[in-house]
Amino acid sequence: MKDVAAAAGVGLKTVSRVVNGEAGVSEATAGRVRAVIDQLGFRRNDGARLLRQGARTGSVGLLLEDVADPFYSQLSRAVEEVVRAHDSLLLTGSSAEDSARERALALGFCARRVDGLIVVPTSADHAYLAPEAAAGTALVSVDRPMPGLEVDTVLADNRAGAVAGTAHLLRQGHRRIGYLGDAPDIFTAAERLAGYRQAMADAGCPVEEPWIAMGRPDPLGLRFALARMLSDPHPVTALMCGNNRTTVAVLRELAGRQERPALVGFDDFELADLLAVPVTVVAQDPALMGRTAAELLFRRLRGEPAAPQHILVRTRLIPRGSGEIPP
Amino acid sequence: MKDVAAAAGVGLKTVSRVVNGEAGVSEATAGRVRAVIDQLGFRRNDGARLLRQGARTGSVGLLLEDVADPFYSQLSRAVEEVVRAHDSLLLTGSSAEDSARERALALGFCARRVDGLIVVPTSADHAYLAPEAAAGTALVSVDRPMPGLEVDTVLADNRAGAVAGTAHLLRQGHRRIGYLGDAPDIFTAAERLAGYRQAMADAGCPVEEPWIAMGRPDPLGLRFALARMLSDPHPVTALMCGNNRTTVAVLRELAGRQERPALVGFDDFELADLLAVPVTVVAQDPALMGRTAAELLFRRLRGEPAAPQHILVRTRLIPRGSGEIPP
DNA sequence: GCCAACGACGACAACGTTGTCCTCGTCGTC
DNA sequence: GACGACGAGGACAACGTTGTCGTCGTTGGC
Repeated sequence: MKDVAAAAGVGLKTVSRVVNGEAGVSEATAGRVRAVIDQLGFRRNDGARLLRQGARTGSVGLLLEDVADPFYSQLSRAVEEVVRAHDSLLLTGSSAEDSARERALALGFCARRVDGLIVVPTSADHAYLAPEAAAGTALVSVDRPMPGLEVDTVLADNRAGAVAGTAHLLRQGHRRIGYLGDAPDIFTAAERLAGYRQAMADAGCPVEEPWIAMGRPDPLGLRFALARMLSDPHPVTALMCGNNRTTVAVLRELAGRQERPALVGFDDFELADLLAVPVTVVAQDPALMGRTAAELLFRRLRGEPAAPQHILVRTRLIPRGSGEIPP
Repeated sequence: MKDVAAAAGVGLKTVSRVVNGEAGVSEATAGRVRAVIDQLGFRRNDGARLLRQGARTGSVGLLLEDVADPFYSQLSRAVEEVVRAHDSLLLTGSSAEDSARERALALGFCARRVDGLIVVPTSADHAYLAPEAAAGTALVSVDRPMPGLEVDTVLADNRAGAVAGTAHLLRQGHRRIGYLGDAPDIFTAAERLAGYRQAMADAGCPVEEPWIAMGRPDPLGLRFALARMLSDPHPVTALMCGNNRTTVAVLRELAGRQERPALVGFDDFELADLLAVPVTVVAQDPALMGRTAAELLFRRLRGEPAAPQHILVRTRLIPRGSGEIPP
């Protein structure tokens, strides 16, 4: 900027005025300054600008498990749209379900003075974010609650969804229903498992522990779990899958086996309706969740709601075939 | 920081030293300062730090068409991993194929003084980035070249891939092959169409213009295009699809029709192998492309390669069934 | 012809850090 | 006991902006 001012033969403040389109500069001077700016390729340094103004930085951080997971990538896109509508920029980070990594990313974002943070929190304690919240950083938790901190939260009705999915299988006459879920320390995994148990209990259907397999959805683990559930002298006749990753991995394993149990998956996924046996799912609306979370964040930045909001997004059972196979 | 210094009864520089773990502070003083920092919830302002140091900001911008597209979300994730390995943060933006929007995002990122920019460029001229490049911002173009600027570029061998896919259908005996691609101003769409034409020409197979439909993959447009190609008195017997969005949309349309043409898709996609008729594809490796682009960017930041690099990532034909249907 | 009002512009401080350089006190050595 | 060396810590400027306020010249009104 100094160079521009010198080259145009004006003061620093005049360049600033031109750059920001402020009044008080004659058209002649402004034109001269603009010419020099173009020629020198000058760009305002927003870092310095924000430092001086002490205002919002116009940036928001998004922390989730994995951008490559379709559920999160849709959520991510919805967040981005809202952020863009508010003329803000988006910083993204994948925690890979590692709380240390999440923490490092979150603090890194905050050191950059993001206006707010939208987080899909790991199960670890998040009290370390209390100072940021106190400093005015808007925090929104999405998909899961944030342990150790009271913040705006957007959740799906995981339990009701799992109940609906399991009940659907029970209605087809299944009594021996397996449950394959994500690692049990993940909030949604625990909630959905609880929903499954509740539906089974409501139906007076005892659950045998070998029917339940919880853990990160890796092919080998799922192969063993399925072998155990399906090769048993009393095999399960239906499966409930805890999330889209698990459902897809299970479908892939089942393709290599003879058994064709009924199946309901939590989370909708692309092409679920075009498979040989279309997959019945309990659908979430990741875009709605992302949009809601982002809007909550900007409302919070406007200082609107006093107390932290808790929003529940409904799930929806979509029968497609795989859940309608009788035992 | 002033508050911390005052509360701890030390000078500003001492707080700075403690925060940055510099030597020259007694353990007693350091402990006192740390206690005050914890109590006040002080966090260093990286904006000011970077301003003072004039160094790199440790942040990278990623601009692509749509984070929710599985191709880009995988690419995105790979970029993120490399960025994280270099202790940098990632700003993400979706251009939605709108060059004005891309430009606004790019300039916004640059105003934040990102160290570099990884871009999936729209077809518009990108000369506006020349000043940024001159100012030392590393630029990498991925998936498509950047019109109007010579930068490091990572491309798939689109043409060879399309040739391979089309030739595969020709080998099955197809002569009347339709091509459904993205908007023709998109580099990859044009290249792949050229590959299709080339393979057809090489086989001495004349192409009739009604067999070709180029445009954003919207269901209605594709429905008409397919109706035209398949209901013709001389219908096409096979289809080549230009990208994953188109392939999926076409599969969905075909599910509502009687005809079962052979089909090869450009881009692999999840569950392609589990469909009723598994889909033969020309697979790209989006993660490799993202990783390569990001590594190129950091090499450039280290000042390594003199001239802009151009890297070609190979595609791979994966026969699965849908392409092996004879006419 | 004088003065007020106004428009155009610049000087300067401040935002929150850190690099440089300086001061001050203590300790060891001869 | 004097002196040098060294460790701890502080004062100050600077990074690139912008808000505040002041200056200067011109114009219009009476």
